[in-house]
Amino acid sequence: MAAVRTLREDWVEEGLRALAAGGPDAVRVEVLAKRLGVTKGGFYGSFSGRESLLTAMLDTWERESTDEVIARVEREGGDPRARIHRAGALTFSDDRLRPIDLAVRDWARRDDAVAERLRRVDNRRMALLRDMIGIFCADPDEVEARSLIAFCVAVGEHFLAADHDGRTRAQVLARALDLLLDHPATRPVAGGEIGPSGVG
Amino acid sequence: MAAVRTLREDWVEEGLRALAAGGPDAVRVEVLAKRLGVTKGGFYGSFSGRESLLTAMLDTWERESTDEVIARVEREGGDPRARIHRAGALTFSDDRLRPIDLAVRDWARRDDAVAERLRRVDNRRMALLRDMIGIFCADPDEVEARSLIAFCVAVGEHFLAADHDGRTRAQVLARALDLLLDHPATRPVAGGEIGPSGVG
DNA sequence: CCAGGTCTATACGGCACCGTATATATCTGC
DNA sequence: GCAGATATATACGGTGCCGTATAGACCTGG
Repeated sequence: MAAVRTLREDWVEEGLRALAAGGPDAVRVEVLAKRLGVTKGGFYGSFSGRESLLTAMLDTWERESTDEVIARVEREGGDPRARIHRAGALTFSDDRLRPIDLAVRDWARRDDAVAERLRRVDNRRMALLRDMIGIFCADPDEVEARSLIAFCVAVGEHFLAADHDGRTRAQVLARALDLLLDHPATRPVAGGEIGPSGVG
Repeated sequence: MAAVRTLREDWVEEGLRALAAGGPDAVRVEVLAKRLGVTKGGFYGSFSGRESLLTAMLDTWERESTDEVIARVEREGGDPRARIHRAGALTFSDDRLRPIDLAVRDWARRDDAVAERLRRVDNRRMALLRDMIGIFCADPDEVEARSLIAFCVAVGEHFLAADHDGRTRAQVLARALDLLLDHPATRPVAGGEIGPSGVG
């Protein structure tokens, strides 16, 4: 029993790839089958239908985006700045997770069930941000504001197409991270150094 | 000649509605026709095909998102903060433009021609932000960073599903706007007041 | 009233996809 | 090797959509 069972994950994985590349409408059973070098014959053995695959894909995404990412960040430790940076990098730089994440965000605008899942994921990420920013920032309202800003930058950056004169996007992001993570109580005046290599 | 010609705009308008609600894949000729209370018979009189409609839709969006918005912001004037607020509100609060804008942003991740249009639009918006933030911030690198952050918040906010404890999203955004627009040179230390009602 | 363009309904061929059915291959434990 | 589960290829009917063709309705200038 439970025999091979290796294929169900393959469909989910290929589905996530399609989602990342073309949104939920691009997740088509026959297309995935062709891409897997297979016909759709066996698909309906693992899934009751297309909707069932989409649900399984979201299950996988939700698990990978919360427990696994958070576990890694917590496990590897480091100072707040390094942890924020790593938490961002784990989803917003990862070539596998990032496009899925962005696709899910757009999807959530049109599907309440997806929005609910995204809410769960985002609440856990915001909790992480609050903890880290709270280390050097006392005012809870300001912690919340900075956390939201940081999150919006990490996400929104990928939905902007603007250029930055002579600068690269990474350079501007590094400076932005500085502004966000240097609390006035720590660095009373303007400037600040150029930080790590960017949010993502 | 040029006789009635009222219909082409109707197709574009209904197409933009479909784009806003379901992304580019939801822009289907026969669906729009039904929604317009018409069959698709006359569609191919105004457009060479579906692609042609999509192009016309993007033309309309690009014009409305740049010239018209910027013209209004420039015309109505006000202090930098008020103008930033209004510029954001004109696209990111408008119930018509906002969902189209967000849909185009996701679309641009998958289509180079759309990305190129978005780049033009975003560059004009960034120029606006730079001008306004530059009024109270001298360091060009910091102006760029703050502009990017503000833009990312305005866009990214709509792609986040997180809650904020007892606060509303608008309250947190108001505080975030405070942090972004209060330059250290102006307000040397922490706090800052709660600003206007939000970015969008 | 007539001739022109313009929008329209209807009908057709084609394609891509979904979900089902059926028969075959492959692996597992016995 | 055999029985049963599992994955597979193939084939079918149905649907939704695209683009084209055709003919009729309507409006406008002469």
